[in-house]
Amino acid sequence: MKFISDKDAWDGQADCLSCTLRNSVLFAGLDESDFDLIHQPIDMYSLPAGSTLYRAGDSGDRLFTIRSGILKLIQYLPDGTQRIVRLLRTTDVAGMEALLGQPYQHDAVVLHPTEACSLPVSVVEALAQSNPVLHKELLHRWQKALKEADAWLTELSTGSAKQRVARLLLRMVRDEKSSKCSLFSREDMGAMLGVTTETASRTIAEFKRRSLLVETQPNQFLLDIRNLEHIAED
Amino acid sequence: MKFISDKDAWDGQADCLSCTLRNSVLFAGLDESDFDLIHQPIDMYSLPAGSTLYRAGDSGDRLFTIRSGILKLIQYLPDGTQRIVRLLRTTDVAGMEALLGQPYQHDAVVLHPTEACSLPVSVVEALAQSNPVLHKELLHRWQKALKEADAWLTELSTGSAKQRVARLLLRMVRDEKSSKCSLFSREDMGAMLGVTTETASRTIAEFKRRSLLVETQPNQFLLDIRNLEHIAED
DNA sequence: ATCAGTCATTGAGAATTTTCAATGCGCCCC
DNA sequence: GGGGCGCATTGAAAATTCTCAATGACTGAT
Repeated sequence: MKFISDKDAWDGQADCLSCTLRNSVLFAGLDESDFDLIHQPIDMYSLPAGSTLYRAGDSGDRLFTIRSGILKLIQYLPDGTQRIVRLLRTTDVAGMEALLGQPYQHDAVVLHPTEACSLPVSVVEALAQSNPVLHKELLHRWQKALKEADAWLTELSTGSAKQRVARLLLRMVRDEKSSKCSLFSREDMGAMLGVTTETASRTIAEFKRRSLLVETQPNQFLLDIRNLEHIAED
Repeated sequence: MKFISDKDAWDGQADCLSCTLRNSVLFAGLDESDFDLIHQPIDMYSLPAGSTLYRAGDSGDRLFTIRSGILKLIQYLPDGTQRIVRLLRTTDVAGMEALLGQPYQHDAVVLHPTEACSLPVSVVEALAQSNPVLHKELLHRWQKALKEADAWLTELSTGSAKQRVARLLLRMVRDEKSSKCSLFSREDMGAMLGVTTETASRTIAEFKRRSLLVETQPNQFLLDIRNLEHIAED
């Protein structure tokens, strides 16, 4: 298991002003003068699949902006079962609870290779105080996370396994130009949908046989959106 | 279906300064001078079980502080299935999305008779701008809702029906002095747990037979916490 | 008091999902 | 090239849950 403290994950200091995501990221509302308030370096990391950004219970002193890739947020039940409660992707912010002085609520584990920027809490606090736009942006981020959590309940934890898998697949390609996507391990899919690994596997296998999924390259799939929607809804 | 616009629901204007919940409510951080900024009346409502506070999609111009009672937040799937995604109780805030100019995300329906105060968005915005404590409090509220949503995923939508019911029951009496609680309709329990009404009913009935639940008065139950915990975990 | 309506409970068979076990496939390492 | 992994897939029986239907208990209205 790799942690971001590993030397090899570190990818240099970020230059927020010239960030390619400048307009969509948490700091979107800031202007040049605001950046003068950043008195601590903002580090960038490149994280390979399987590495852990932070763990539940860790006392958090920074948040993370996801530049690319996909992360899973995991929670555990007392008996050890794990449940994936959300996915984070480009422009999402991880670990916002740190802003409130709370320990991280989840394990954050990399699914697809990820680039992330680490924002010290003190930096975000300083900026938020001087810049109401950032403050509002934080509210929006929280609201977005909450909306997502609600959607996971209604869409991904309700109905038959087939419906849930179909909805997860559709969710993967929403806002994408093409219907191409790469899937997660069956174990992860199960943990997202509240079903066993085998059920996830059987369902995906069946979808393949029915040509609802076509594997163009290893782990690259094309979705038959129309028919998947049909399964998802009824 | 009663709406809060009904005359009979209105319960007078709130006097926030002398509110009995003054210290635990959204406005906890305000002091007397802040209240001068309130240029619109804050109304109080008494809502009977079954009434609707707001509906998903309504354009919201106010939030609500729950003084007592219990509300459910409902979301619908395209096929009409409904899922309860959260419960709100004393000191919780409903409809925070209105602050961001978004329509309400859920139907908010009263389960146990409820007293609520209606806070116009403009009032909260004005106060939040002048008072950083309130602003921080808003962040905390959002975080709390998110934590709750995650818990519903891991605790109430994972595992067997017996486990889920047990966890819901335990959740009802957490932070209570006694293990006494009143239950919801089986239909609502099913919608919270992602199981059918019948399964909810069978499970509760079985728990009663096993004396994990004792009905002291009509719809008043005592829980055998120890043994319910055993079921919940394993 | 009766009746209709609502909700909880129960039954029984069907369908789905889990469980446990086995097999197959691709990949990396030596 | 031949093991080992790790993961996906599949099988088959067991367990759970759903579905559909019926029955009971209670309440409020007439």
